[in-house]
Amino acid sequence: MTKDNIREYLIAKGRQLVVENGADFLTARKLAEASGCSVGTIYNQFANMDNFIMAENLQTLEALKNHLTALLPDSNAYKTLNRYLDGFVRFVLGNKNLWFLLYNFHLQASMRKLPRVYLRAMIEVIEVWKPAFESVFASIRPRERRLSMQVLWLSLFSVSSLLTTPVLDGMGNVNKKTICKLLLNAYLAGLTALKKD
Amino acid sequence: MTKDNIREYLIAKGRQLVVENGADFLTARKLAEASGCSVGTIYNQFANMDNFIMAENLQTLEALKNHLTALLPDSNAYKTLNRYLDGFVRFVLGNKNLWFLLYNFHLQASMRKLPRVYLRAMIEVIEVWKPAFESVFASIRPRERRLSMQVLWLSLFSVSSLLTTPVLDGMGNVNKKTICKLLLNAYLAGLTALKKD
DNA sequence: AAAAAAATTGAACAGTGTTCAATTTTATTC
DNA sequence: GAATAAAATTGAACACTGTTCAATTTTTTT
Repeated sequence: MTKDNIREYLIAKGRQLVVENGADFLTARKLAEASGCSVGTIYNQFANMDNFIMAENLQTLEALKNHLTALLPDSNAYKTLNRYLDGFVRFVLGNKNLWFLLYNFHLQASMRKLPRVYLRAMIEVIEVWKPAFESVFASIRPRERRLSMQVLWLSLFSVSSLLTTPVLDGMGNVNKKTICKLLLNAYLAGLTALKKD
Repeated sequence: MTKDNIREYLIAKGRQLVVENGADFLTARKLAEASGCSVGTIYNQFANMDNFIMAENLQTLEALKNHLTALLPDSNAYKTLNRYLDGFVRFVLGNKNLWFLLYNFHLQASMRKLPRVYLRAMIEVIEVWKPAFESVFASIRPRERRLSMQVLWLSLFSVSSLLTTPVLDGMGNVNKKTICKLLLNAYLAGLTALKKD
């Protein structure tokens, strides 16, 4: 832990804490102890814990983007979208605690404005889906297509918050991936059907 | 505040605090002060603050159910569903702080099991939609119809969490009701289209 | 009026995030 | 290399959480 990469070190340690012990475990003191420094050092690197969590989330978003980008597009754009969905659900379920940290932050930061760099990272994740989506709905007007795309992402993003909790357990044996698959394909089929009218 | 309705009184005061000052404002001490009692009294009525918040949410769910039940079904089941959607979005946007308290609780209660009475209240909200939904998709097998219905509710419910925050502000001028309307109708149209195959 | 039961209190405990004067470490200058 | 200046680190302290529980007050019963 040399001084020029304390930030990276803290973020890595923080990620480890979240992955191993859950998002609640990420507190200033526990992070300090795990990192072998004092709370003051953390506050020297980050204005506050919210900023730290944002830095953590930025890495999570980057990881998700890379995870999606690595998937090969199919010749069929529909299949490509399903592949992205698959990758997305896999990522969320495989990184439950980190994703909970991220979504929870979005909800908690209710009154504040999120900084540009953060919104940018979100957008970049959506951009991965964009070509395939545009290919499927090439005939729709750009304005509507943009909205349709946003709604698709928002619904998958928000539903993903439920995937990290046992809220769904109260609704019988619902398979989490099945939920997302149905949501995606019904939505896509619906857009296709609606545009013909 | 007589002793047999302290619970109701506390819940009412708590709701007032949340409505006027946001969900964060609801703490044991502030609730005690606003109610003219000590923290101990609150803990005499509720095992912990989580249970208090649950009692608060139960009332919110009941209010939502009543709000939806009061809406008149249209002869066209599609229109009925859109009417429910309208009522739902109106309720969420008109009770942002209370809805935030509710959704946030669902997310925070990640590891615990929610009690039956609470799940029941959730289910009763969904039940309102059920007849109209079944009317539209009478030809689908019950098993699939049940899943389709669940996914519809889950997506609307989860998207509603975003309606209580400014997360959407980063995505340009997206109208919140438009998002939900598109989501509902594309989804419904999609189910209709898919069942024909 | 006395005794028993029940409800209320609020100081105290273990946690949060956050601050900042004092200390230690590092870099610079002579 | 020693003395000085700058920068980074520390951790006790502050204000806030949820929660507990012995002591007090109130209510009910006898």
